[in-house]
Amino acid sequence: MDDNSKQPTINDVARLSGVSKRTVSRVLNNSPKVNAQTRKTIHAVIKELDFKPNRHARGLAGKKSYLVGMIYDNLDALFMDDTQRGLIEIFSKVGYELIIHPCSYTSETLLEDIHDFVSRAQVDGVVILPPVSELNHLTDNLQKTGLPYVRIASVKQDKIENIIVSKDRDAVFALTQKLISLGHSKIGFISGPTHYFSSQERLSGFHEAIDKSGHAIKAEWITHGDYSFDSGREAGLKLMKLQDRPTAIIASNDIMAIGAMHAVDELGFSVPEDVSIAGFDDNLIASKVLPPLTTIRRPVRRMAEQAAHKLLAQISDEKQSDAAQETFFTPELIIRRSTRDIS
Amino acid sequence: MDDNSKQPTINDVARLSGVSKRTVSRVLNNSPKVNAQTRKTIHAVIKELDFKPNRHARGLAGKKSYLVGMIYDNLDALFMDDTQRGLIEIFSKVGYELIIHPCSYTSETLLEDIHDFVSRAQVDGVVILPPVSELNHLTDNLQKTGLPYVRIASVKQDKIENIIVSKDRDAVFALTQKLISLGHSKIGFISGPTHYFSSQERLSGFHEAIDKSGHAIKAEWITHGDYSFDSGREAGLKLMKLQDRPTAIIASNDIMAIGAMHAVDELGFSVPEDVSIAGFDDNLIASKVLPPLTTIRRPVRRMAEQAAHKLLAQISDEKQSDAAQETFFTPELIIRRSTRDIS
DNA sequence: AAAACCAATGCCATCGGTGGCATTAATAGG
DNA sequence: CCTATTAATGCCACCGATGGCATTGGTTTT
Repeated sequence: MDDNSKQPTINDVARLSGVSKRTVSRVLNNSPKVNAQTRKTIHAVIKELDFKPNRHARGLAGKKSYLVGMIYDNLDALFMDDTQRGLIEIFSKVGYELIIHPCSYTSETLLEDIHDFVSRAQVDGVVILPPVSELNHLTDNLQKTGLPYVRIASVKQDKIENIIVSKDRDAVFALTQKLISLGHSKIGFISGPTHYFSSQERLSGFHEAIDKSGHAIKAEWITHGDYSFDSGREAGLKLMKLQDRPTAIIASNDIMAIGAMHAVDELGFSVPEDVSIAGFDDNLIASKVLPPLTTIRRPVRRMAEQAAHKLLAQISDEKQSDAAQETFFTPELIIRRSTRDIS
Repeated sequence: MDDNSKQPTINDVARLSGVSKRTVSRVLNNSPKVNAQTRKTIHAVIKELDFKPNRHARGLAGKKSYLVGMIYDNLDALFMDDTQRGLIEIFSKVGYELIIHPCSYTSETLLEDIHDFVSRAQVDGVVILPPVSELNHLTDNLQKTGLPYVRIASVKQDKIENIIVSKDRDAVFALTQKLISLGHSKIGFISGPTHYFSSQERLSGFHEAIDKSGHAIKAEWITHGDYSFDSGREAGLKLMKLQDRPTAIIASNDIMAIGAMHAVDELGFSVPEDVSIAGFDDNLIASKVLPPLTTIRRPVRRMAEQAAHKLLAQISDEKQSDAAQETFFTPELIIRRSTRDIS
């Protein structure tokens, strides 16, 4: 009834190819020391039998498990999804599988939790997403165990082979300059949690642009939220109730920006007539709110693919130098109708 | 420098416990034939050494890989994310890891693609998300190979141990009845792709409620989209431009509902004054649009956890009957301000 | 008291690959 | 023509668990 023929093994391939299994193994691992003709024959037999090397046997005998982990505490399901797809795109091509490990950034047992994960799952390496990727004591720990890793972050704080960085600061700098060029000089900012580097970077970009422009910013225009809708709304209320209120507001993520839009609406003002609003992420929602939100989009997919390449480069000794190793990625400005020219 | 002590093996545990490794193996696999005292000692040593059985060795010697797959083509990152977390919550407790496999529902090579995945990754079973879960030829295929699977779907079309169903039809039925009770008799519907069971089910629920109410529905009030924002907008435009237009519109998902809201806005009408609108999913966006969207929420997390239990029940011979096996889940009505009473 | 049984445990082969080293064949050097 | 060198390949141990069967010691049956 069922597929009565078991999965073919390397022995089957060897027999049918008329060589020893050691030679087949060499072919599987792209060892250079195999005759071209032999290699061809073996490849043909492999295809013929639809032979797939047994992952467990390889893992046992060799050192690799052909499994990689993705560690995240996603605040943003879309970012996570895009990243997953980007990683898998690359990994699956070379026979690696992705094991995901959600965790809690704020958990006290995070380190043990992750350590547990890597030793249980026996992954060959891990890709770490923000904000977990910002935890230096985590990566110090990984380094001690010698586990290859790549972190995706918003600031370079590690060796080049271990990091992919999104230049959030530059992006917010550009966005702020853009608003200034539209005639805004009183710009408010809704920052994210202060302990996230990403938040700090975004805020720095804002400050830099303001400083460079020579405009003065009131302390009360800088507020803090926690990346949630409600915190954005509250910050928005606070800003719009000020005596001397800003003509534009930049939020550190889209969700807070939309919260602020709601606040504006509640107070009887409207966007962008009374105040321009911009966010960060280009969340699915951003283009669907009214008015559509001006925001910043990171090349998430490409970043993930590059992260995969970097991790593979660490894992396999073979050079795959073909993929030019990019490290820095500059997000793109997406101008929509939530911001307007008031000059 | 590095952790010079290798990972402990079963032999280390055996030696320190003063037993053979076969006995340790028995403890690891919860074999009943072990003296309570011996078991206790071994557990202590395992803990002491922080011993983790080598997944590859187990996979090679035994039949299980302790790896499960999740197959999806997510239309909805949030649904996917919630499901992932629900699955991992359960699987990680019993030492299983989750490998994800995104794929394209419409791909011609989907079957091969998935077959390839399971044989390469050597998973012990898979959980399949909609709409891929609706493909009967896929599951027929899996059944032939004997691979355990659980599908998450919106209609029961498989053996009870292989399926988790969300009663979308009942939910839309209830939503429609609710609108009728609010005085709506002219209700429009924006359906999803007709080849998805979920779409069909939702539309059926609508029809059933209408039929039961005795109201008549014009054919032109039933439109079709493809779950995208734009298709929702277009359907909305079409409905609102009708001579005899509906006073309420139900969309088969939130994204289309929000598209329809935009259409209403574009035509100078407003929600819910001129027309009530409801969606399906309780997408993150649903509560953040203006006005907040009335919608339907599936217990995604619980469904996923139950799917994990069902899969484990198939994989391991041991009964884990403790988890009462639920199969049917009824979504919840979330009434917000996008719908109003016109009676 | 011998036979039969059972619980608890041990011994050793085995799973399907890879690694190290030996071997063979072919080519180059003297 | 014989030896050194290199390319291609084979042999066999080994990775760390589990499975089948054997063994041990103690208890029950007859």
